[in-house]
Amino acid sequence: MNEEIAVGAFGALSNASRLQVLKLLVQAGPTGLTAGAIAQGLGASPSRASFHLAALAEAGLLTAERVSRQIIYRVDFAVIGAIVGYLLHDCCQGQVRADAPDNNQAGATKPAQGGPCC
Amino acid sequence: MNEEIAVGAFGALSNASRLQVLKLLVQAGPTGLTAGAIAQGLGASPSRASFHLAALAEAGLLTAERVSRQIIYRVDFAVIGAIVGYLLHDCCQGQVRADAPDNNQAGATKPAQGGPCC
DNA sequence: TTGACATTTCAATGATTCTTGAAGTAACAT
DNA sequence: ATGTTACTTCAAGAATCATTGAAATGTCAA
Repeated sequence: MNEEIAVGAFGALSNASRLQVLKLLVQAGPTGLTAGAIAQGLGASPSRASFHLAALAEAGLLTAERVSRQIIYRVDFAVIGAIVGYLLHDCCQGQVRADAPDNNQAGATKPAQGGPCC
Repeated sequence: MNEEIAVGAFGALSNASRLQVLKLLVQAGPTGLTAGAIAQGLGASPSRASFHLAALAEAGLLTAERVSRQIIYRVDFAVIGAIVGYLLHDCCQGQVRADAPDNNQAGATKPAQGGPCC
């Protein structure tokens, strides 16, 4: 993970439709979802969905697998973990701890030289 | 933290200059940095630095404090923690673990129903 | 081979974003 | 008041991104 890749990934995530695609694919789990199913779940035209899927795949966040006529997309959790790791450690030098679930209204700052982050 | 705020934050992070501003401010720690020092560290014109600082502050990633003639910017670690928490838990349902430091080339995926994330 | 289906690519348009330099605002010192 | 310093805002042009619908590609079934 380097800066260029991180910038691309953040760009891919900076769009509500694409964030929704990500959520749909996370919910779908390892089975993944076809492009058509994603377009439907998104309420978008096939070409618009394809555009957003291409942006996410280009950023490395998604994998695509052709199965017969359909193309199945899946989240690449490893890449997301790497991006979060980059933000936490390369950018913020470990001075940030990710909010716990259901505590997302205020972040828990770490006192600079605290214990392990994760 | 909601989707709209997260989209804005990712947009703010999707630019190499702004990522560099973030790194400079993390290095500076709680003391923060003046707009002029940031422009210098960035090798950018004052107006360009101001533009990027405004984008980061608009996204909530930075705080600004006027001290006499200068404006001191600081990272808001809490907001960054909230964004990471949103990505990890709201988007990815806890199925992702942030990469550890120095392990940023391949993400550590969690087997879906594994232990606590952080 | 013809037709149907699933998806992507292309072209055109409109909307944002980036960048630059000039002008404007705020705070202070003399 | 005047000048200086520190920043921001504005305006204009270039570049990038988003959206739409039409055309193209790849796959399968009859």
